[in-house]
Amino acid sequence: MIRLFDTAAQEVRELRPRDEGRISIYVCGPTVYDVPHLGHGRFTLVWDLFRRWLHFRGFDVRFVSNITDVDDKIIQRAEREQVSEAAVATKYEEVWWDSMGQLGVLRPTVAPRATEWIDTMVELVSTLLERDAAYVLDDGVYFDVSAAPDYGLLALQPLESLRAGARVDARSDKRSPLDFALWKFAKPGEPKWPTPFGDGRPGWHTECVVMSLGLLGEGFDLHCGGLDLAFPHHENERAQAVALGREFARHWAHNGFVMSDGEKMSKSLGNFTSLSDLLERTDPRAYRLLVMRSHYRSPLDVNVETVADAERALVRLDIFARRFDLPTLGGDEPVGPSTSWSEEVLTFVNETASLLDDDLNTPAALARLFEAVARTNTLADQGDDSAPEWARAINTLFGALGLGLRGEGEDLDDDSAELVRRRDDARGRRDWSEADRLRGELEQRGWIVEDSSQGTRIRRG
RNA sequence: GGCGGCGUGGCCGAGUGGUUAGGCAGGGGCCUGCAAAGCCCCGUACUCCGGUUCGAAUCCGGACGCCGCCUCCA
Repeated sequence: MIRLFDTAAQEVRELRPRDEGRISIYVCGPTVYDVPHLGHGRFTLVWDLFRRWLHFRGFDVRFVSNITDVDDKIIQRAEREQVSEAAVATKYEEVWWDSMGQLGVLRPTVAPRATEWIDTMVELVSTLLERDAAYVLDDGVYFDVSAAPDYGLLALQPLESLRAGARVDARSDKRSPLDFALWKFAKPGEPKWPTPFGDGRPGWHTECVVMSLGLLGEGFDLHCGGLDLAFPHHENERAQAVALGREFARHWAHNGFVMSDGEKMSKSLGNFTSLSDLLERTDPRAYRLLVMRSHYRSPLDVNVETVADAERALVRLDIFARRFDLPTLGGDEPVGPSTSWSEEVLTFVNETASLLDDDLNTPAALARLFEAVARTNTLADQGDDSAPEWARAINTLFGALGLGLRGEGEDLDDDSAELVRRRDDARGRRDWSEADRLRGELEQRGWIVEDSSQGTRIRRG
């Protein structure tokens, strides 16, 4: 049984799939107007972890995540750079997938672009107009939030206080300050699609409704995103579905923010670090490990110290993988459960799994895994035959979470290999000063030298 | 102003009414020709003030501090 905090219910609830054994997930993807920042990295890692975990637990997961390729910010950027909107969108979508690849985030089952769904959006707006759930003003079509009786479900506060807090809008002719644009009429030079109610482009909240319902069907299982999307974005998506009498997401889940010096990292605050900057100077797996070390709903401080901390922990895991010659798992292929574990190992796997089943408690699961690493090293030191099986189980769980441990040795050049050979030779003769001198030479070349029962082993420092 | 969340050892970060979280860093030890790696031990933490309780870091109330949402935002 998988349990997950549901934003609408404000409690951890069992995830009850619409269809037995299958889980459909929609995650709001990026607007491709700029490079992704650490916050994008976190939400994609969090939901990738969850997706992989569901797969490991035997679910058939259909995972849809969109690309918003038509938006005010794309238009602004295109104007500023004197290029087409499509050029901006294409460029940053490429950057996006490149970063996702480096992070080891699985490709969505389907990754729809908003511009591919314009017709369906136009139909939706037309229907809302017919039902009087929407109305036309001179700059666009607006949704009337009173058409969604339980509007405010995800805002987690009374409608009245939302109205009171709503920004004073230039459009005082909206029926309610909470009403939002479904369709924006094009100004000269802006991208536009023809419709009966006026040429223009969709509002942001409309695309996700039609794409989620279109690709996952009514009553799909889970809608995810960053916490800042809960209101108004997800609220507004839901309102449209409700007004149409269509069943929307059964569960809502939101991840916490990435913080920078105690403040939310965001484009508008200008305090963001781009994902590429991090990936250039760090093993991408360190970010995944860092994300796993805090609960997905908590704020996460990503800075040089916390990243370095994660990198050091990762070194230890890689050394462990090398000791047991473990294969690297969890790349493009999600990991499934193994069937042949001893009772003892199976108990450990099940206990760790139950922590992940319960609201994706990755920090607690990691604690169990690190304990098991120490235990397995001890078993191996004692020459216990069960150590390799433990090591494989640990590797499988890390792989299931998309963290591939690297057990394979690094490529070493011929000269270094020769130094290793000569050092083993010297050690065989108990010529310690020569052995130490050769170790020094290897260290000069940036290797960390370790002795093992198989002789000299070296790894990159 | 309205609403919500958080405050854990040097740092990060789970958890729970009574029993070791874990990682990183630091100290000591074992092992090792010396190192490295590994293993073991250690600091005995829970913002403050009251209250409930045999017992609270964990429940309740208050104070202080921090953060978020209410506005584009992952």
